Parts: sequence; structure tokens; C-alpha cells
Amino acid sequence: MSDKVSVSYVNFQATIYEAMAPSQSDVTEAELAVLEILWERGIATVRQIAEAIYPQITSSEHATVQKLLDRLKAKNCVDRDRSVWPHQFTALVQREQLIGRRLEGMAERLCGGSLQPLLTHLVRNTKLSSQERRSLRALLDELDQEQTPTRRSKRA
Amino acid sequence: MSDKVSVSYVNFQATIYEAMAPSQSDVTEAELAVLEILWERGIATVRQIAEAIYPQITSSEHATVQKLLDRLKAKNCVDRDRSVWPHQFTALVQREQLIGRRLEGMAERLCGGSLQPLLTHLVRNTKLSSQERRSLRALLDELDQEQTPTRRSKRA
DNA sequence: CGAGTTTTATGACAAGTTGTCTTAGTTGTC
DNA sequence: GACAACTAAGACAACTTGTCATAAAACTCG
Repeated sequence: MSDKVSVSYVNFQATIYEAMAPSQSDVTEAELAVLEILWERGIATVRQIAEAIYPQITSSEHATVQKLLDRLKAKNCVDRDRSVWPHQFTALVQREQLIGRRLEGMAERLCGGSLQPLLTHLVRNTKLSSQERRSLRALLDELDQEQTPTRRSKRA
Repeated sequence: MSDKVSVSYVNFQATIYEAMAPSQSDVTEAELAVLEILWERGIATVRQIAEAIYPQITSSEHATVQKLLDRLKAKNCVDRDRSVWPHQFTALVQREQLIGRRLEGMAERLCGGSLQPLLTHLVRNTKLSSQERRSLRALLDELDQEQTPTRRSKRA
């Protein structure tokens, strides 16, 4: 039984675009679910997190959460307090930061690195109520203040 | 040689979060590279795209682009004109739409579906020049006009 | 027409990712 | 010291993704 051919595959994956960053450093779905719990509770044990996620925890699910926390740790997204028992976990990355990272990643791939287009898109396509537009303008005013600290005689 | 155990794995993948949409409907990196070319040129053949992407095209690379186009077609992101030969491809999805989709996906997972937080984040954390703030305000004014068409006696 | 080239169609594959699970070792409690 | 809970580490199925091989189809041109 002679086999057909012996293919030798070389040069796999990713020559079509630049060498791309250290692979996948972003938080996955399941990991995010874990992070959500930590954001909610501030601090929690493996068990507490598992209980919050699964209807009922078997040892498997417990281990799953453990593994997810391991990976989050490796990504520097959580901290683990080994001085207590069972270990306590806290989030090292906040939702805001995650949002920021993803927006930047998106800008990187889709807008040549500039966040401006995303902003414009959102203002254009999010149906803003006049209320929301107002508060946005307020925010812009705030920024004006900050960047132009004292506009000479700063009178109220 | 008796093997250790015969594990029977059940219930794989994704019980930690809701059943998630039809898998991965988003455009991948290499696919994006192809789309970029189509955005640039408007219309192109497989060969033209391959030439634009790779320094020199072997039959493999040609086939790769072909495959990417197939997948893009399956995702309804490109159209293929079979009436000419070789077939011509055009983008069915524009960069803007892709941006929109991703922003929505992001809002879905990170902000309970609301785009508002993304917008706020961008306004807060993107260092906007006063120039940019100005044009943003202008954009908001525009939206005001649109949504409040005639404000009763519209006097200049 | 028919040889030769280009194009299309399709299937396969290596690597990597991701959520899950098993197993064994460790630590704590009663 | 036994029993339970916890930790550590590895393995695995299913899937994704960029790449490649191959054969069939379409076209070109002498």
C-alpha cells in the first residue's frame, strides 16, 4: 500500500500581513466572563467565581475557572493573593482599559492606527438623543478647559 | 499494552457564555488584506489582487487568494462577476461597515450592547486637538439640524 | 483542432486557539 | 491522620486560519 505523496509543508501562517504582535494577547470570551465577576465583586476565590458563572459546580467546572484564571494571570489581567487560603483573585485590568485596548487594536488594523475614524463613525451612526449630544458637548467643553488651562484672566 | 483510560469527552466548547452567534462571521486578517486591495481598486481579478499582496506570485499564492475570496464570498463580503473571464471581484462591504460591525460586536460583549461607552471613552482618551474638537462640535451641530428639522418659526 | 497556459474548484493540512476535563499533588480542617 | 477542598499541570476535541496541492474547466493561439 504505497501512500500517495509525502507533502512537506513549509512557511506556515501569516505571510500575507506583517509579523503581527505576540500572537493573541487579548482576553477571550470565557476569560471575560471571569473578569466580569471580578469587576463585580472586586475580589473572589475560584469557587466564588465558578458559582457565579455556572448553575452548579462540579470539580470540572471548578478546574476550568482555575485554568481561565491561570491564563488571565499569564496575560497579566488578574492578580492572585497567595497569602490567604483559598487564594483570592482581583482584576488587574478594568473594563475601561479593555475597551481602550480593543479600540486601539481595531484602529490599528482598520484605520492605520488612528482612532479618529472610529470616533467619527460613532458620532455619526450612534443615534444620539439631543440629551446625549448635549452632554457630549459638555465633555468637549471640559477638554477645552483642560488643554487651555488658564486663558489669561480666568474670570468666572 | 493496555491503555490507561478511554476518556469520553462530552459537551465541548462554550457553555460559559451564551450560545454565541453563527460562529465566526467576521473578516480575518488575510481576508482583510484582500479587501483592502478591493477597496483600493474597486474591482480586480484574483491575479491582480495576488500581485498587489505578494512580492511575486506562485501558483500557491494565487490559490491562497482564491480561497480567501471564496471565504469572503461565503461571508457575503465580496461579489464575483462570472460573466467575464477571468472573474472580477468587488467588495460588498465597505471599510465603514466593517468598522461599524466591529464596534457593535465590541459594545455587545463589553458594554451590554450600548455604543455610548465606546464613544465616551474615545472622546475622553483620544487626545483631541482643538482643531478636532472643533470639527466634532460641527458634526454635532449638523446632527442637531437633522433631528430638529424646523424649530417652529425658523428665523435666521 | 489541440497543446499549453491561465483560471477555477475543492480538499487537505499544520499550527494555533479555546473551553473543558482528568489526574495527581498540596493544604487545610476536624 | 483521614477527609475535603484547593492547586498545579497536562491533555484533548472542536474549531479557526493561512497555506498549499491537485485536478477539472476555460481560454489562447499556432
